[in-house]
Amino acid sequence: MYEGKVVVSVRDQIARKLRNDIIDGTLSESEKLKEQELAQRFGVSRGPIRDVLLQLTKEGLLTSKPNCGVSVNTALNPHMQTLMVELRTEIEMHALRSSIDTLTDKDFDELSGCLSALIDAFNEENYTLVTELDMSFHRYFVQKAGGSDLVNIWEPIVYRMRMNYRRIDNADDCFTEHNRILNAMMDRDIEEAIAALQANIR
Amino acid sequence: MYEGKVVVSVRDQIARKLRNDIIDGTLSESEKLKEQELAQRFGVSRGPIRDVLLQLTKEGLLTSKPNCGVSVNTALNPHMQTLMVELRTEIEMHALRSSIDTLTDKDFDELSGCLSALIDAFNEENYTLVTELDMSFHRYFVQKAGGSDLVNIWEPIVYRMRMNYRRIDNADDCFTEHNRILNAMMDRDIEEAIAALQANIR
DNA sequence: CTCTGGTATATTGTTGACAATATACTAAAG
DNA sequence: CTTTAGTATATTGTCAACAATATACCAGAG
Repeated sequence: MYEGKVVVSVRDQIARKLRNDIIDGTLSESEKLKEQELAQRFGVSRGPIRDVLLQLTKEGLLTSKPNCGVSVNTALNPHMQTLMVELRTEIEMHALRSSIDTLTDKDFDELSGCLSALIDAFNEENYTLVTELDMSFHRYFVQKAGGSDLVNIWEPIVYRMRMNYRRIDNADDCFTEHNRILNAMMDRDIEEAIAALQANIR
Repeated sequence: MYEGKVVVSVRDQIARKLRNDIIDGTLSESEKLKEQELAQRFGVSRGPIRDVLLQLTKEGLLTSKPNCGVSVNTALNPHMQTLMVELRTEIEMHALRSSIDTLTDKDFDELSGCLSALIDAFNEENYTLVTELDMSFHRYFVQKAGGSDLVNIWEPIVYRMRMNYRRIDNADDCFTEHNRILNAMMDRDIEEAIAALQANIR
């Protein structure tokens, strides 16, 4: 069973929920978020809510106007989306290259477990979770290669990309693509891994 | 006279000061920052300070351990620094390409004003300000091309790079390099502009 | 009817007190 | 002497009240 982090702070849980609401469209574009409202909804005071909103603003999911509050950011224009794909690909290619020889069996177990959790989420039609696990898979080797330094750069790019295509079209494709990446990693075949990666990121 | 933003919130001023302290080495590597201490120093309560610390953490200048506070992040290893240079170059090249034909005389005035402020800062040996103005110059056309979406991705990369080389070696070089970029922009010569940019980012 | 000015309301920004957690120190047991 | 348990302190996390600011509404002048 894939667990992710073992303990999560209240702040992280709220941040995660809001991220998902934004990415899956529960919160519509340009919608204004009121601190009081969110505080009541999550049963905490405005303090932690403010922290979360600031965080998501830095991630690009929200935009903030001083003294006016925050609202859901609009999707990227096609031009910008293309750039984000390029940047993300460059980061992950780098991460693959610099980590592929250091990955252990334990790493492969983690990644493999992540993918089976992804299938389960598909079968339960829990597409929000699918999106999260998709990111977890990629984040794993980004973290492995560049630590939190690299993850900090990578995450906002991916969150921002995710706002654009909110629907997952095909369950099989998603799993097959990721499995191809994982297999190439286990074979230590960097060329194939990168090819698989480029087929997956779009 | 180059002004930058006309009004800045208390939070932004504190953030700016702390960023500079980190980048110029006033705050040494791995140094722990205590909220109470900073609150007293800046004459505000802990609330705004927490906001700033969270912000700088997202920017990669600080690292945070839950319930343990934040400390100054360590400089990037050479491998990662190379990647950051690549990413930054890719972003700014894109920004140049997509903005070069839309720049107006007003934009050139801004950029030019930014550079003369940079010289002044050099002559006053205010290297912290030099660093800020250097970033302002680049940020201007990044903003122009990709708006805050792109700036949000670009900024953490540059802040993180800046932690590595804290000293400015040569005043003339810095000005000459930027002036070459600006002149190429005014000539709408994209090839030359990119060449100048690549000579500047390193 | 449109525009301006002012007032009422709602929302964010800030503060100091309190709670929960981690760190540093001390003393006792092995 | 080293290790461990317990306690005291320091620091972060949370909260609710207050201040400052922006928004929405309404009335009156032109």
